[in-house]
Amino acid sequence: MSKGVTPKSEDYARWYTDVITKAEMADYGPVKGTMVIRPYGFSVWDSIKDAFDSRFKETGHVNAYFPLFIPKSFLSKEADHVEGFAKECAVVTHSRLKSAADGGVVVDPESKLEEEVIVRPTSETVIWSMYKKWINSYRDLPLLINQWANVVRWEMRTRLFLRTSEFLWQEGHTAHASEKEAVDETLKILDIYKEVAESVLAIPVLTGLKSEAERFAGAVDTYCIEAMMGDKRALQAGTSHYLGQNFAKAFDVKFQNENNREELVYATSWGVSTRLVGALIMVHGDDKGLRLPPQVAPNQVVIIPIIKTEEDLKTIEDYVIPFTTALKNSGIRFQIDSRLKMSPGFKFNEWEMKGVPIRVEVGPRDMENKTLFCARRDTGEKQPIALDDAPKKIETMLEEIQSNMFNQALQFREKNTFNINDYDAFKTQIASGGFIRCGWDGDPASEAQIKNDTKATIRCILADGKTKNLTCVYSGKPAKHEVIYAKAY
RNA sequence: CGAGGCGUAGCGCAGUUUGGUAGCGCACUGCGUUCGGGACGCAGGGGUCGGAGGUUCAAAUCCUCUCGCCUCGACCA
Repeated sequence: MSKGVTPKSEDYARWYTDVITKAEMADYGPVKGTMVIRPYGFSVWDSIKDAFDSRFKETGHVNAYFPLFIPKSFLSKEADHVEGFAKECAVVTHSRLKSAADGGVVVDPESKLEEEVIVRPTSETVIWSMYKKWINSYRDLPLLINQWANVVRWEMRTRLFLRTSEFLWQEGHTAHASEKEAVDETLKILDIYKEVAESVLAIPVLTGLKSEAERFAGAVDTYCIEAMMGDKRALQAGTSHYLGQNFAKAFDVKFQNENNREELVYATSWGVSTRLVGALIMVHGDDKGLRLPPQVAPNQVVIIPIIKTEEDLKTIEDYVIPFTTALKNSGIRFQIDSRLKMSPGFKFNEWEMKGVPIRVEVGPRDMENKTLFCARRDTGEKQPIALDDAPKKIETMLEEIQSNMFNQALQFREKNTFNINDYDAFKTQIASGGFIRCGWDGDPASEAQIKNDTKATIRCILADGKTKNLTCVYSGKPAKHEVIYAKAY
């Protein structure tokens, strides 16, 4: 293994996989397209998960678990839904293997299943088949269920965290008595997504509606949070769907309202996935490796003793006890890297690769001066701090790093977002990347033509878009929406 | 499925043209010296050269077949 990572500027895709493997976030699984999330990466995912989970619970949602296997027939109940997922489903056709003549194993043809089952690519269908049993009256509504699970989508092209055959996510599935309530729910979740992305992951996101072409298969409206990655491409970081009565119709889920009349249930579904870990890497990482926002960093502080012998280590450990005790009391996650065989320089580089927000060096010089030597991962700034103030300073610094990383990402996005209303200028700009904010006449044909010409798609129809005096960048007709166009992952 | 490329130690590669004891760097193990930005020395361990068949005194190297992977397209987002 070579020392550093491929520079971002040289080959962004290689930089990305280098960072992931060298920071020990993840590794390739034995089956093509699969990924092993290693402990360090999983710890980041755990933090992300906790941030969402607590907010879901605060807003009245409960967790449950639905089966991995779905009857094949379920997928055909909603026409758009099948269209969207049928081509990437893993199908279980047999239940047994048997020994083969060559010493290996083969599928036992006698174990062929009567009814084949699919491995869930998403759970709307199983969940709605159950909701049919559980919902009878308006008193059973709203039903606000979330599940944390794995799903399988048999993609041809995969990339660690961004698109893998199997991934982890949360999927919320709610049922409501009225359209308004369901739409409100859809937007409430969108808000949570934005809040967590920005305040926890330090990733600025745009929110808005998807165009029909980009909409979730089976949804009436798909809302999204959309982020700009370090190569100026867009990544859909989360989606919240208003499903209308589509799934209620498909699974015949009706309730009796207060007037004793039967009505179809209104639905939402929403999800974020381990893809967010990929976003975190691409938004914040640099040529030294990962940069993790303090809120999701497995270690917020790493302490590196500068030592010659095992006795030196003991002395330093004693010296930092007041400091580490204070960190512990304020709930700051830290680690003392006391490995004797590695040189300090090696450790500096390793922890920088792993994105630890603050490195604290402690050596003889510090003990003499009653200081600690402190280095920030986000800015590279280094300074000695007095041992007595250290815990407070560190706490403040972590907050600064968190907001600084958000601001850096925001500035990057702003700098690479362009208001354009001329199609030639559009094409030139798209070729060199970035987000383009422009008018759209609302015609799927103009969207399709732009995609064909440039590979750019509408990332979102801006919720706060202004269409006054705005014309469609393609047709020149009056714009129906203000949208963001970009090339996406 | 189309076009190109690659399979040799955990990883990255050389060796194949012209057949002759399977190598290098990193990683790993042990000992010693180092330690405030990727330390160094010495000594080690690890391979049926993707697989099968053939040619030959002799095959990583030549021939035939086969399997797998990667990149670009197609597909997907």
